[in-house]
Amino acid sequence: MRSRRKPSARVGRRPSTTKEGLSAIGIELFQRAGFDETSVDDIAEEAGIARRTFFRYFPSKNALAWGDFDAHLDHMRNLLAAIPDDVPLTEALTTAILDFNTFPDSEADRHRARMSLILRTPALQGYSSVMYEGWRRVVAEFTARRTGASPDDHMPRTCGYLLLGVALAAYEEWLDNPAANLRELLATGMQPLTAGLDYSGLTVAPHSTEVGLP
Amino acid sequence: MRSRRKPSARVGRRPSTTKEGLSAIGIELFQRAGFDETSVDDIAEEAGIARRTFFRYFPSKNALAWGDFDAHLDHMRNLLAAIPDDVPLTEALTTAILDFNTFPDSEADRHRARMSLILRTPALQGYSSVMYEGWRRVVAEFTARRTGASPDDHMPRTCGYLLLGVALAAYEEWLDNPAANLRELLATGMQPLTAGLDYSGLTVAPHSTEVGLP
DNA sequence: ACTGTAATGGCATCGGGTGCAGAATGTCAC
DNA sequence: GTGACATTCTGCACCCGATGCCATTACAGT
Repeated sequence: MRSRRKPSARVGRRPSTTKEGLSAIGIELFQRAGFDETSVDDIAEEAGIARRTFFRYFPSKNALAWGDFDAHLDHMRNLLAAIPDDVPLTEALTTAILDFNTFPDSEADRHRARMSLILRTPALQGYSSVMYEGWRRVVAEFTARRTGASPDDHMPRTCGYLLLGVALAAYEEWLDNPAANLRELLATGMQPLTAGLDYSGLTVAPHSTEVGLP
Repeated sequence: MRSRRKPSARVGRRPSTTKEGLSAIGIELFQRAGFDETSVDDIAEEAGIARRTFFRYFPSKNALAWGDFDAHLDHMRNLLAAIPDDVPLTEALTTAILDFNTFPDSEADRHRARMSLILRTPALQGYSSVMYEGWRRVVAEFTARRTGASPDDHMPRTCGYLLLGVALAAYEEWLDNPAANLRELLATGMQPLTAGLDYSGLTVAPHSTEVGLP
């Protein structure tokens, strides 16, 4: 065979839709009629695909609300990786969590709607906890690298949970209070950690000498 | 009618089993065959009741793993309420989270098994996040009372999330490492908060004067 | 037209969860 | 004992989310 597999990466039948398209339709319907009241059949019909096909795009009805979450995780990872090593740990984490949750005003409404759905629908709250695990791991891996520990060690893990807590608390407040500034809420939430993480014994890793403490 | 509603609080058919009994049977089966592999029919059959009856005792298969969670919440609430007002906030929280997770060695194995199930089964992880909400609220209410804020305010909410994070991280480590001491892990996890919560601007409530800072 | 490939779609099936009507089991008054 | 009443259990029909299997459709290259 002489084919270099170049001329066409497009062989075979083409997809009828995309993850993004389906997700948009789903969220739209969820907002109009509610999550529980909207069945997968409704979504599939609205999207013009078969019910069976829906489950080829998303593993579950729940997953629809999160869209392409892996892409977000990569983003967070990149934000952290881009921070110079001489920036103290908590400052780095604060910077990353702020940048990660920064978006143009034009997208504020859509983002708010999506997060409201995710954080306030019981079924989605449950599913989300599985998503958060990936997020916590990104934080844990960064912290571990900084302190010379393993991502599975107690302190990096705790950092993951703590940062997640700060983010979720901020989002709850932001949803309750439309006038609030998300970045300010995040910064405020980080304060107790800023003081604590740097000076507690936790940041002193087994074989590291005062990492991130200029 | 002369009946004082005293002689018998027991009128009508008596229940065939109890929440505790069902929960024990369920956890037993889950451990033997796995959560997903055990159907509600299996549990009902083992308990000698009808499938339909199972759902009268627990709202879902997931709920089985948690048993009587409301009782635990009351316990935590009482622990916090019993702490004198002159104990600093973080010290109070640390004491409560330690006491709450203290149990006789004889129950360590059962407790470990249950928590392993809850924290490692994806379906239960999800359901658990809904349970945690109640737990966070207990913490938030205590914090709010101490600082003169509302439980729905940002800082008490954040405290709820942070304490929950410390607890979950400690439990993960405890499950991974059987030799570890749960109380020590919790204490270690609280350290970054101890330093941070007391001295950050967060603890200064609108109309409180240095609460809990002797 | 033929072939290989990738995606769709229908179908049967399973398991969790609910609403409903009625049977079963208990107490009390007479 | 018998009837009235309360409470729980149970079987049945049904909805919905999810999965495995296999046929079907759409497209690219020869």
